[in-house]
Amino acid sequence: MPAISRPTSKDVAQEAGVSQSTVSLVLGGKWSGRVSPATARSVRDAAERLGYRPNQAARNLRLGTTRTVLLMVPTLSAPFFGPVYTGAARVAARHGFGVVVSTWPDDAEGPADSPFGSEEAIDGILASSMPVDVLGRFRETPAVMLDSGPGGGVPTVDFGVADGMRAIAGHLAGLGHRRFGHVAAAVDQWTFRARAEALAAVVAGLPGGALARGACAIDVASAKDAALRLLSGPRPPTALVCDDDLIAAGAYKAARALGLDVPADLSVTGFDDVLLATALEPELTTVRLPAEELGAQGMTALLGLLEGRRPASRVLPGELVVRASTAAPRSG
Amino acid sequence: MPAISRPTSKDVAQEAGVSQSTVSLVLGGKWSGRVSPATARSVRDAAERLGYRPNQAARNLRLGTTRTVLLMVPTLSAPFFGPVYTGAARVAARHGFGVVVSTWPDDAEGPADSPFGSEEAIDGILASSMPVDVLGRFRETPAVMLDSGPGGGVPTVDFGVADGMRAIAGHLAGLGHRRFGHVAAAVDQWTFRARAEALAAVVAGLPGGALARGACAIDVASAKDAALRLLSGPRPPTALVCDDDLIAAGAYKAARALGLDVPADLSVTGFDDVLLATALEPELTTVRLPAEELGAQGMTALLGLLEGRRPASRVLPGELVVRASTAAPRSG
DNA sequence: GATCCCCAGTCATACGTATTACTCGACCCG
DNA sequence: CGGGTCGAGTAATACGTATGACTGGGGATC
Repeated sequence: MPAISRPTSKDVAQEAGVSQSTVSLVLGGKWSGRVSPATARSVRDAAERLGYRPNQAARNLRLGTTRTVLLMVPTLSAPFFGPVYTGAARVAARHGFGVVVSTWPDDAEGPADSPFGSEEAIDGILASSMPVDVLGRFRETPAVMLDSGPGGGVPTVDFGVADGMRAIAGHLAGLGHRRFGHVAAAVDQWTFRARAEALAAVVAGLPGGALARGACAIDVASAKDAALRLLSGPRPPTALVCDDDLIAAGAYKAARALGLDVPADLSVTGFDDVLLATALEPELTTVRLPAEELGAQGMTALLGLLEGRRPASRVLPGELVVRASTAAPRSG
Repeated sequence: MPAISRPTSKDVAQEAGVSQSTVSLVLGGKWSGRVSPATARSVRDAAERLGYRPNQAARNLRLGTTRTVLLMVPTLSAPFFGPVYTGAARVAARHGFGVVVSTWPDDAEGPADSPFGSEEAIDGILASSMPVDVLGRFRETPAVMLDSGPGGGVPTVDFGVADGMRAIAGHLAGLGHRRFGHVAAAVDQWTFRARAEALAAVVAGLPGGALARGACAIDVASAKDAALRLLSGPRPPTALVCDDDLIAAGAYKAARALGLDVPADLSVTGFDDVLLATALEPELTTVRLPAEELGAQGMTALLGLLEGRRPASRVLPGELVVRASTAAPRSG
């Protein structure tokens, strides 16, 4: 029970000795030629004095818009999505929009479980790293998909993960590697399928190329197990290509457990370039994905969509970052 | 220009052949003894058929509540705050509340820069890791502070960081360490002041105890520099106590640069127990802070506050997690 | 001096919902 | 058979804002 209720535009009107309409005109900035500068000033003073803040609910109702956008991500606990939010929020704020986050893990059934139920006050949706079909339930709402691959009709912003993976594979091949192990994230997302396909294509085109695949969850322990399996065969790979920086950390642990030195005995690569990549020792060769830029570009596209434009889908290139975890294989 | 407008309760009323009031009564669940079951069913059917969703803005205006809470954190790019959000959102969803995130870095001047300007549609504020005085501007709004120390009158939920730090210091002292280096986060937050004071108190009470302090930003490179400075003195510390797991990663790098083995030549401890702690080699001895629980407890308190209760402030204990980065000092 | 126009505002209304106060018919009871 | 009661639903209203339609008065124009 909030005993104290905030002042309304009517209160401001009374304080300034004008009508509510005038207050609304002045504070809305639409008063050029309709209200005298003196009156405008006195209205603004009154508003200031009372600490007036327009009631958003009333404004939304009147305008039929909420100036709020929903950002849907699988989770905020993974280090990757924080920057996506940051980039999106920055662009949104510049246009007077707010951002609501909703996490929607793969295993949840739908909006009923998420805060989405109470979040219908939304102008558009920015969905990151989602299966395309989740948007089927929101056809009514303008949407842009991020990091989700070609979308069925909706504008998208994606990373050039295939190019990134080709860069990694090329880098390793150039160092002389031929036997690759792919420590692959067992997650049904477009980005991981694209990475796997690109790697397979490069290795297939390589004379004497061999590729083994070990699947794991995106956590250190699971990745370590998968890497151990890959490394314990008869002719083990000389390079482990990991789908993710965190997975690469697991590969490091596997190498250490087997007494292998990185990179002398085994090259390891990651993907994404999160903080972890430079915290590891040796520092990780990986592909930097501009996560913050993804959020920013996605929000730009969505705001364009809300204004009736039809934004073009975009692809943001990743950048190969060579650090200390890759070297020529020992046996030439 | 959304050409298609969503159906309203009036449309549902027409479809079902009743009045708008009846629709509202039925869908609001307040119809026991006021509407016949048959009519109620037909209303629900009509709503289903039209895909009716109540307009949140209108509802908010009418009820004077938004069922939305603002979570204010310094940044989402740090791995720590994702789980805080997750915990808060889980509890909120269970009560039909949504959560809006606003990042408010130390260096921003105020709400004008943040999405906050357009986010006045808020019932309460959950502010994490903030200087207490930022809430001065929102006295009107019910608030709970997280991880911010004793708050001036507002309910708080904090970690027992002092106890946590005492556990770390006690653990190291028990191993025989006497000369400590504190790699301290140069961030003006309550939690870091509390950590520093607790460590200093323990060392001061230790016969022959010595404590050197090196300040750094919360990133690997800066932490490495600070650790190097601490280790290059005449009688260097045998244990580095770091304010943060990420800082500990910097300490690892410093140790490696100097040819010191962790933990044989140098013990290192972290704080928080984020993912990184187990990704490092050797795995890090640290204090686990239940971040998700912080968000959950904070939200519980805030929702209580909104219902007129006066929730008690709480302290969540941290837990010492001993891993492989600490051992007895070499020179006994 | 009458007409027109424009400046500076105000009036009235609509947005979609929740809820209070009311109506109307049927049934029950004496 | 009349009055009371109850069940089932409706009419009316308020929440606070933004805006198109309107008004009144003071020049300017001829």
